[in-house]
Amino acid sequence: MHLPGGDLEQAVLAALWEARSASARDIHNRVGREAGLVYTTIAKVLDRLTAKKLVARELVGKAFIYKPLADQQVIQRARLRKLLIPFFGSEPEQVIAPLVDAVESIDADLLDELLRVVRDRRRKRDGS
Amino acid sequence: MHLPGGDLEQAVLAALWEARSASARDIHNRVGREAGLVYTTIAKVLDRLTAKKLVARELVGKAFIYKPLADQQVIQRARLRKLLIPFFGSEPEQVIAPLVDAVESIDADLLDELLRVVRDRRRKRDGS
DNA sequence: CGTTCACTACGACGCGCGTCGTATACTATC
DNA sequence: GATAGTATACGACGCGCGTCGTAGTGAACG
Repeated sequence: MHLPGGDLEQAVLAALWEARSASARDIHNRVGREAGLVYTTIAKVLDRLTAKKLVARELVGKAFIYKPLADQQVIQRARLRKLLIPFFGSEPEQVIAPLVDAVESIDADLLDELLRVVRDRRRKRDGS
Repeated sequence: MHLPGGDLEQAVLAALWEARSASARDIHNRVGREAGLVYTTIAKVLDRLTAKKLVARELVGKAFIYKPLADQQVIQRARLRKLLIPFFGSEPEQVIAPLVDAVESIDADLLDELLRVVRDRRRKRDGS
């Protein structure tokens, strides 16, 4: 299974997940314009996502309407896994601290959510 | 500040962090050979890491000895931050679950360490 | 002294992705 | 029907990185 390989593909796919369905122009207005990108850049990215079977499109009137094909949770998990694996090479424990640091630096409130989710997972693991 | 941008650069730098000091051939034996890579590939990566000022080298005899310049914790945190930011776009809470999933899928025991570190960080945050 | 071996220097190629430009088709409007 | 606008198709370029090959340089050893 293909994954979105870059930040822009990621952002475009994320916008599609949020909108559930959108035209190329919609996506450009949502994520492209504020980033200073031209319309065709977004269209090209949607082309590539279509080629990767991550989104599907349907001709409505004269424009295509794009819809995400892959499940957000599944893709995000796979992508995070792929990105994180190289970090856990020699000393896995050594990586957890910087990871939590990074999350905290993005938004300190996420620590609460993180704690909640980890507790939940551990309960599930030990409970079953 | 430059960061290691790819998996091989990351792996080579990690090997240097572990060894504290090594020649190109050492690194090749540690991470290159088992990956089926040729010696010059590792040498080239060390070149690029040197250009990025992430490692320094010193001529000892006829070969260079490489040493990491940047602090592992700092680099790892920055790199993780850079990788994670695109994930926390619209719905940050939505990302924590896949993140924990990914960590768990790499090694379930890491959840314990994760819980420990998060508790520690929260205590620090609320305590101060 | 010539050959062999180990090391470095560096250019080259492919690929993925971001990025844009241009060509082409189609629609609407006067 | 000519023109302007909008949409798609698609080729092209740059850059970072993985990957290798080759040339050059010096040491060691017969």
